[in-house]
Amino acid sequence: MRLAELSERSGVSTATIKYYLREGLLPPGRRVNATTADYDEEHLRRLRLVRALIQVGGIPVARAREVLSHIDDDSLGRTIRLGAALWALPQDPEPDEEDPDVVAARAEVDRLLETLGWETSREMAPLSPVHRSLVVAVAALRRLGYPWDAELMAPYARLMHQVASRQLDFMETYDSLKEQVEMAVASAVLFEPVLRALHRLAQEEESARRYGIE
Amino acid sequence: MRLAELSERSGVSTATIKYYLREGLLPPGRRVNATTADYDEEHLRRLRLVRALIQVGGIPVARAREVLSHIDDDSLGRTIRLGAALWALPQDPEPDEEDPDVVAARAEVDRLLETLGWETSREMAPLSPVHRSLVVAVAALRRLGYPWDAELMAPYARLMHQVASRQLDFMETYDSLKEQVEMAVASAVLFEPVLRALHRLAQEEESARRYGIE
DNA sequence: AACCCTAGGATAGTCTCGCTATCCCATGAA
DNA sequence: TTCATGGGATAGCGAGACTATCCTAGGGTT
Repeated sequence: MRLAELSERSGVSTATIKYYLREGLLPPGRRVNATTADYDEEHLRRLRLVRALIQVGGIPVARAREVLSHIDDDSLGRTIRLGAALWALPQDPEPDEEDPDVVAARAEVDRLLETLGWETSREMAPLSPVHRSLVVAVAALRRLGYPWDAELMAPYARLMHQVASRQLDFMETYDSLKEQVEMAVASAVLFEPVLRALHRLAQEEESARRYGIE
Repeated sequence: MRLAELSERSGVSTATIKYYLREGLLPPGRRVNATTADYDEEHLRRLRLVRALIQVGGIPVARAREVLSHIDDDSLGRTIRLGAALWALPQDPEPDEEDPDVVAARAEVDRLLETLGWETSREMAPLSPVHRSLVVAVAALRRLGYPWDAELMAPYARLMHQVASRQLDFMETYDSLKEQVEMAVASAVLFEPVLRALHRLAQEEESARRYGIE
């Protein structure tokens, strides 16, 4: 199909598609001649993923490019490829290691991983952006005076581990590694809004049950 | 304290504090004379909350103002006040109700609420921005070909209900309604990054366990 | 009492991001 | 031969979150 049709079927304007092509989020079409390129179903699928990452997930274009490049990299093993894609997602600035809240948060996160017995995460801790995000978020809560420590976090971590486990079960129903990695990224980026919304709905629901509408 | 000291103690530049004052995120200080204003600990606390909402939670300034106004509104009951604050958080655009994925997603979300017996949420559904967010996110997943339906979501919803329940237990340890509402908002906005990070960590951990590092 | 230095207010500028609009040229169908 | 159109290049736009500059009126210091 041509650019116009790709635009038509995806609901994304040709100008925007050209922009994504320029930014390397979408591989170029097969050149038919000097003025025409041909796109296939794979392009359409990729375009929908890009839109989902950017619009629903709120991932900046530059991050999205990085994440997608890991999905496409056939040379890596499963865990690494998955990890690489997930590692490319966060965008928190470096925490200030002088800040006592950051120091305390880091200590609690380390204790948490120990409590849970998450050995891989402990080994990866100094490098992992996800780990850093956790430290930053916990530090922010502590700065506001909420005493988040390893004991408080552990039950939540176990619940999220159940969630992750379910998702990996689901991931395994896909055949190709590429589809699996793509599914994992979609989970991380798109499933998180679902979780967040469920969380807020649950909060409203439970609040109404406990205290009524008043 | 004066503006300079508030800036010093919060780590936020005076220019930015002035900006927040202008935008109504921070109540003005007590005017000492024509050129000096006095700020107290409450201002410092509020400033930290504002920074957390904006920097960690990624809430736009305009949303933050709205959310804070609900925290401050003493005239409302607990559930309403809490709900109002949470309702002010999302920022998704209106979904396109013509889109078959949106229609299907809405149907599945409705079935989910029925399955769970979340009566309050069902009643609020047509109005609730949280409900809308859920529909948008589920629609995005379905558009990519992931078959999210009520049966798949229910276990996640129950897990998130457990999370919400724990948080409300914790919220009840605070005395004043204002503190409770502030805690609920902090939970929604700041605890979500924690949950997200835990989720991703768990995904990495479980993936490494199942497939090794390769 | 004179001086100057700074707090605080107002305003306009900056920087990033994610598009979007314009221009242009080469083709290829009529 | 004509001419509409696809595709590339480039510049512009609008929102959002600051940030830098200017200005004025105090108030502490001498």
